[in-house]
This record gives sequence, structure tokens and C-alpha cells, in this order.
Amino acid sequence: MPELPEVEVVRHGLAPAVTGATIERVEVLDERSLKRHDGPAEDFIDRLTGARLVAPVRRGKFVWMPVAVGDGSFGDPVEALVVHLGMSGQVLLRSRGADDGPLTRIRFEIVHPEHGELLVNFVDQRIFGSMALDVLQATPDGAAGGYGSSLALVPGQVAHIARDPLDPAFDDAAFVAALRRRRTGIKRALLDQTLVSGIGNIYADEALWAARLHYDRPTASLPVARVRELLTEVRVVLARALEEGGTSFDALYVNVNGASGYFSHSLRAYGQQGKACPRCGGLIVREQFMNRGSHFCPRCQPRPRRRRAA
DNA sequence: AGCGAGCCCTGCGCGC
DNA sequence: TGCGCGCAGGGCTCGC
Repeated sequence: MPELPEVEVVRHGLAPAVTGATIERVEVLDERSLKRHDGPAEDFIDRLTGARLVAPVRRGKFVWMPVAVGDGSFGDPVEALVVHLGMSGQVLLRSRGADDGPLTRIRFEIVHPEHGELLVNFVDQRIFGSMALDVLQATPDGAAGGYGSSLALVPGQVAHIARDPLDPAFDDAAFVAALRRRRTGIKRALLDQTLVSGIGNIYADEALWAARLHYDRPTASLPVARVRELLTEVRVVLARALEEGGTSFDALYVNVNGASGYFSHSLRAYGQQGKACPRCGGLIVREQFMNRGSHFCPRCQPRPRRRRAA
């Protein structure tokens, strides 16, 4: 479940079950789901079997579960189980003995001091997502690595990912300045996870619609106030989607219990081509951009007058 | 620096 | 009914 709200739904659902839980058994059913792991499946299995997990953390679309060192009183975790859902990944929490389903790629038998024996299944149709055990490093700004924990640590493979707009340590002024220094179109910038994380194709289109900005509007042409306005709209749409449990179009995008979110009913631009713009009544159109669909209202979000210099 | 293309994959719904 | 095609919410690497 790709974008920030959907990933947060997963983190939030996982937290009570995995925090303090011990991994009793790991099974890798498809090694392709370990493409981010630096080593063979045996290494992944050996290092995680018997490990105790602490509270899961999310930054943008990445979630990780730090592995406690000893009984946890000796110091900070040094490594973490990193999860990226890609386009079609799910993490499902099941009771032991439940059927795996054909798309289960990795399964964990865990035991929690309070909730007992559970199953954590990593399910992924397209295998664009993956899991990995990765080394934690200190955050350069000393703030928490992400949402869900106060540990100022981040996995190496997530270190280049920017903080997301819902992160208390997100630096608005720095973002506005960095965005305006870019020589690119606004949607491309929103989707650049090294600039701001957690935004994907759906919420980019929704936020741009809300801010009345065309996807190809040059970032350098945006006044500071417009960028701040856009950032506000990004936060609004992410927060609203989160409240509604994320966006689900089908059974592929579900929470840890397999339930769908409701935000698809609230979309104003994404997937609304041919329908009336809820603001001006004009027709929403869909165009191919960056090998993806871009949805917008040509009347509210007029194309920039002059194309950016090539 | 930034961009387009290619790549990693499977399964769905559509039109013929 | 069956088949081929286009579509899908991400991100990484490469060469220009």
C-alpha cells in the first residue's frame, strides 16, 4: 500500500502486535522479496530468528522495526527489519494456523508477551516491495528517525529519504527553499522522495488539485506563499486519507487485518477523468506524465503559459 | 542537476 | 469463452 497514509495504517496496526514480540521462526517463500537485503535468505533468517522487535517506525513509505539488543537495557538497537510495500505489498497479521494465501512471500511466527502467538505475513503480488535487515545509523539532525518512536536512528537504506510532511522534524523553510531551487516541474518534485517523502501519484494529484496547480508548473516560478499553501494542502490530504484508513481500490490495499480504507470515495482528481471538477464543474482530464496518469482540472489548474526551457 | 528509459514483477479488466 | 494488451498507488540505476 504505497503512499504515506496506507503505510501509516500498516505501521499503526502492526505496533501493538510486534512491539516487544519475539520472532520464533522466519520462512522466506520467495527470495525475490529480499532484494533490499544485503545477503542470502539464510542470513536474513538466522539473524532474525530469536530477535525481539521494538516499536515500528515509519518515514515516508518505509517502515522498520528495530531489533532490541539483549534485553533492551544495554543500549540502542543496531539493526532493523525494514519493510517497503512497493506497489502491491501488504503486511497481514494473522493467528497461527491461518492460511498463508498464494502471494505470501515471507512469513514470521512471532510471540507477544500479551497477545500470544501470531503470524506476520508479507504478501506482495508484484514483488516491487521487499524486506531487509539493515544497519541503523544516527539521524544527522538528532531528531527521531521517523514516526512511531523517539529513537534518533534510521536504516542505512532509508537515510537518503527525506522526512515526510507529517514528521514534527520536517523543516518547512528548508523544504520551500530547496523546492524553489529545483529546475523542474512541481509534480516531479513532489514525487521526489529525497526532497519530501510519502507522496505518491494519488496524493500528488489530489494536493495539486487542492492548491490549483498544474503538474508541470516550474518549481522555480512558485512564490514562497504558493509553496507553503501547497505544503498545507499536502498535509490536509494526507491527514484526511489517514482518518479514513487510506485509499483502497480493491482488496490489494488493506490494513493488517485485511480491511480496506475509504478514502477512494473522497478523491477529487485522481481517477476522476471524465467527471466534473468538484470546484468549478469543468471536466477532469487524465494525461500521461512520468509514465503515470496525471489527473487535473484544466480550468482550475491551467497549464503553465510557457513550457520550461528544455 | 535533472530527466527519460529501463528494470524489477503479477494480475486485473477491457476490447476484440 | 478466450486471448492479447494496457493498466496499476514505487523506486532504483544508468546514460545523456
